[in-house]
Amino acid sequence: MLRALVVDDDRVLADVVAFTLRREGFEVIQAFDGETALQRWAEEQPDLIVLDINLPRLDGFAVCREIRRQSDTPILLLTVRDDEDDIVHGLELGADDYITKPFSPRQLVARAQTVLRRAGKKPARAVRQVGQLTLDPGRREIRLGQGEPISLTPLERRLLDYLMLNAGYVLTAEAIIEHVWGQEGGDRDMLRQLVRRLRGKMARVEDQGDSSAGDLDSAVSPRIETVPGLGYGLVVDSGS
Amino acid sequence: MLRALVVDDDRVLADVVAFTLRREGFEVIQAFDGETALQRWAEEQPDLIVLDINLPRLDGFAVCREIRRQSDTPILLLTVRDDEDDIVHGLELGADDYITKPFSPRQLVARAQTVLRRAGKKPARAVRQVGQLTLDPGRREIRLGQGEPISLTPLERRLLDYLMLNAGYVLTAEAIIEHVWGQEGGDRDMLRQLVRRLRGKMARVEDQGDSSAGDLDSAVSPRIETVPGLGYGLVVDSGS
DNA sequence: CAAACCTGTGACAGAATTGTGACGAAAATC
DNA sequence: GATTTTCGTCACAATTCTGTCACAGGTTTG
Repeated sequence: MLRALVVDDDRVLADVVAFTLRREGFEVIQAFDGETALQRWAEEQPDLIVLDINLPRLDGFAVCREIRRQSDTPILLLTVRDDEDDIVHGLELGADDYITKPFSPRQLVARAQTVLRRAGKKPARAVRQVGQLTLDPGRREIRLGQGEPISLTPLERRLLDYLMLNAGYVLTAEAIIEHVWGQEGGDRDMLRQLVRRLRGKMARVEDQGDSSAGDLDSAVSPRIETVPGLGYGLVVDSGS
Repeated sequence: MLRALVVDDDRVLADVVAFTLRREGFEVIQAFDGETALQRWAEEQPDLIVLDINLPRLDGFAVCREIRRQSDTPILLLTVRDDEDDIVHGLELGADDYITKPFSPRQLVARAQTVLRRAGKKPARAVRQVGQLTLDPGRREIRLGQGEPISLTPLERRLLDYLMLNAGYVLTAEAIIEHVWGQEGGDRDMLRQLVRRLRGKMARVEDQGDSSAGDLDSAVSPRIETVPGLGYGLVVDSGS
């Protein structure tokens, strides 16, 4: 899992950023001033840094410079609109990109992914794999082994992503619902439908990918298991 | 060790570029005006030239033309976004690729490496090719195989350029919008229209280029695929 | 055993997304 | 200054996605 360090003295904004990134699968670490930021950066070695310019104790530029001196961790600057100087200065110091406040969560995510992709981390291509099942989030499709890929809808992708992330564990319906639909809007009926549809596609993927290699791995196809009264989990039953 | 000549009258920016390239292992030579640039180029015979357009004493175009007259050293142009003319003109004069300011250090490195890699193989400039589809940014037109070229508008060119650069990958609508329109001003409606228009021209190009050579490559024509809920991608489906 | 509950299934319709065509303002071109 | 090109906006059609409902089978509970 990719980890991000969010540095902003405005706690509300920092929380928004953190929430947005977490929803995208990041593990988020926070810092509210420059010195702490450097410290946490050294401790945690995150994959991405979202950095505000105006910071107490040590401003964003200094933080940026110091980090750049030691590593090339991708840095995404938070700046106010219309401050060309800040942007240019920041980029000169080695920041990878910037985003102007106010920004939408979508913009933030897009920037983060762009920066990471350029850095070679390729989160967009960070395929998840469980058994022979592969999920390509950047393309939103699954495939089994070398079989034909089958595309997923946004909700299906989120569900499978979450299940694959916790493969082998059973997740409660509530947890899944909140992860897929967000704070509100979730419903057990909806989850049942979603599981149903995803199962259908996984079965189809299985048919297509299974033909070749009847040797050892062919049977390793994960499936969504129901645990009555609790929720669902992704299991890989090897043969039997 | 590869040597690069960085030409920019903005010393701060020149230093940033130099610093970035040095970190990548280049030996960097600098020049701050056009005449000095030509002189140092003649003396040093660098492997790569990073060239700003606005220069005192002799502008970037003149420098580019002069260098091209004598050699095919890779030239990477520094331009401001939104100045299509500069880009087109520069590429027509023989520059290999361009990068728009402000750019991140990583972008610069990526472009530099691409240009160098290309230079090692063929003398071609910044033509992008996917399947049988060719985009010549210098002329702002596309063609399929040997068919009649069809010209693109600036926005269409940017979109196709971006898609071809990431051929085979699906790009999110946000990422595309940001790349085509910049930080603000993008809109899903606008993107839909742009895709539509580009698709139209690609279809036209297909009609024209398809007539000859019905052998093997005739069917290899990329098309813009839409992934609902995500975005678009350029795919080359080889027959079937 | 029956009732209550949970889960899987299928059909369906509303919502959301995307494709298409037309129009007109703004910009480029002549 | 007139004409053409470019591009954003709107309205609407087609497609895809997703929530709702009803019902069937199975399990637990009283």
